[in-house]
Amino acid sequence: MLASFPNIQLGMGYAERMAWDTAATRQRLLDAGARQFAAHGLAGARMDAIGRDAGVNKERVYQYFGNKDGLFAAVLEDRLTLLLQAAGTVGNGPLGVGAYAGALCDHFAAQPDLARLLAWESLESSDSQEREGGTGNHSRAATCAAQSHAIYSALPGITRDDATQLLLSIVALCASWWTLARVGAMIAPELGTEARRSALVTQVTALAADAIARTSPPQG
Amino acid sequence: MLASFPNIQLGMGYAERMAWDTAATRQRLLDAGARQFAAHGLAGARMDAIGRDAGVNKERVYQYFGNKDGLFAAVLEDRLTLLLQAAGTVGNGPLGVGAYAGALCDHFAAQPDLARLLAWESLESSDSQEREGGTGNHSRAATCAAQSHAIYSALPGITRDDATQLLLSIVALCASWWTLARVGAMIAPELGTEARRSALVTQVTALAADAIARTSPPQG
DNA sequence: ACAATCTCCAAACAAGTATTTGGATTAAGC
DNA sequence: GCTTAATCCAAATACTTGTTTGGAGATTGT
Repeated sequence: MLASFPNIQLGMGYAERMAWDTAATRQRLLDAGARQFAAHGLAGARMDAIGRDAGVNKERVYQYFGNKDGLFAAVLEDRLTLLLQAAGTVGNGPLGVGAYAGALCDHFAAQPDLARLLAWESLESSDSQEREGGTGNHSRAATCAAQSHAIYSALPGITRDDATQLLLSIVALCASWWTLARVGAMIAPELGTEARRSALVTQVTALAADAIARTSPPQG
Repeated sequence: MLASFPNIQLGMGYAERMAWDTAATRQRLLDAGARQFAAHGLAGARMDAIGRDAGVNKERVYQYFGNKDGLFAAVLEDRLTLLLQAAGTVGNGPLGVGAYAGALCDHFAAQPDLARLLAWESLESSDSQEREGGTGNHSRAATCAAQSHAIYSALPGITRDDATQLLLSIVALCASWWTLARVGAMIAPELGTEARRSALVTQVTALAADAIARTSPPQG
């Protein structure tokens, strides 16, 4: 019967017409994971609920992502990559980077789940970091490293490592900006939200200029 | 043998000389709970670890606080009350309230555990809120209500409810201020931390002035 | 000194939860 | 068509973890 095929949909192409659409199942799990982890965090989310939310059996998580941590990392990478790409291309020079940060803020505001996800990760990763002793291997850092090419090419003379570090900082700043904006909105609508956004943009612009100056010091 | 009495200490008064010092045990649990909840959150903290951290059996939690949630609420109330009182007295008028917010920021910066605790609570309470349907009964709100008398008496003509709401806002603002300050410190030491602190002080001052104006509108 | 009460802990308990297994159904190769 | 491999689910498993129990030692009152 048809109820056995939750993945099947109308109007699909060749690959999608298969009764077993593994890509769709994987994506369902990523979406459900994003929702559940954003709502309850890594420790609070339940595999049971994730499976139900995705409309598939929870066992699928282990087939596709190994375990709970693996799904969490995959969700974070997926959503963060999407965000960084959705923020658009990075214009040349520090001003371009600043504008990029502003666009990121807007996307954070429009997509509260992602901000929550990063907030959970901030708390939980700094937790596991000291437990493992070594440098935390968050997928946030890995994703920023993978997506730093845009900033790298926007700032002539910058190191690739510095570009990654800058992107990581921008994400952290924008995430906490969103938190502050949300508090402000709770107190009074539009209470300095716009002003704070532009302040963040100028600050990131300065950061970008700083990164260039630090990497390629004025010779002579 | 003496090892059976973890609570015993030297140089104690009458009540403290008892072999069973229930007040000390209770405080040990509060301290351990503050550490563990700040590190791992409500869902991530383990009763086992809390007991070990406190140097007493985990069963004590149930005797003193009912259950895990009860301990969490008690910890939050204890620490937040301590913070609000440690920030000192509130000077008269909006300026006094602004200065009070500045002092709060300093205490947050000096005591990172409390900021983490509030961050966990923000995420986890907004989670349970929608699960229970009703208005979240966080102990944060209750504590602020209990401690709002200082602000209430500093702003002539303000409602008690408005004073509570203002204090709640100040705490939220200071907590997210601390997060932002920490990110800034990670990027570059003292990167605008001072400027951001004074910006928050002026903003809270404006909030306080607003609260007065809202409660007692200019007649005539 | 004796009984009643309180404080505490080690071990047991029960509920919850991540992970695995066995098998049913479907797709692909020959 | 038949075999082989892939996908999926329901139920079982293994383990974690919040909570309770039973009893030992300490205190208080008489």
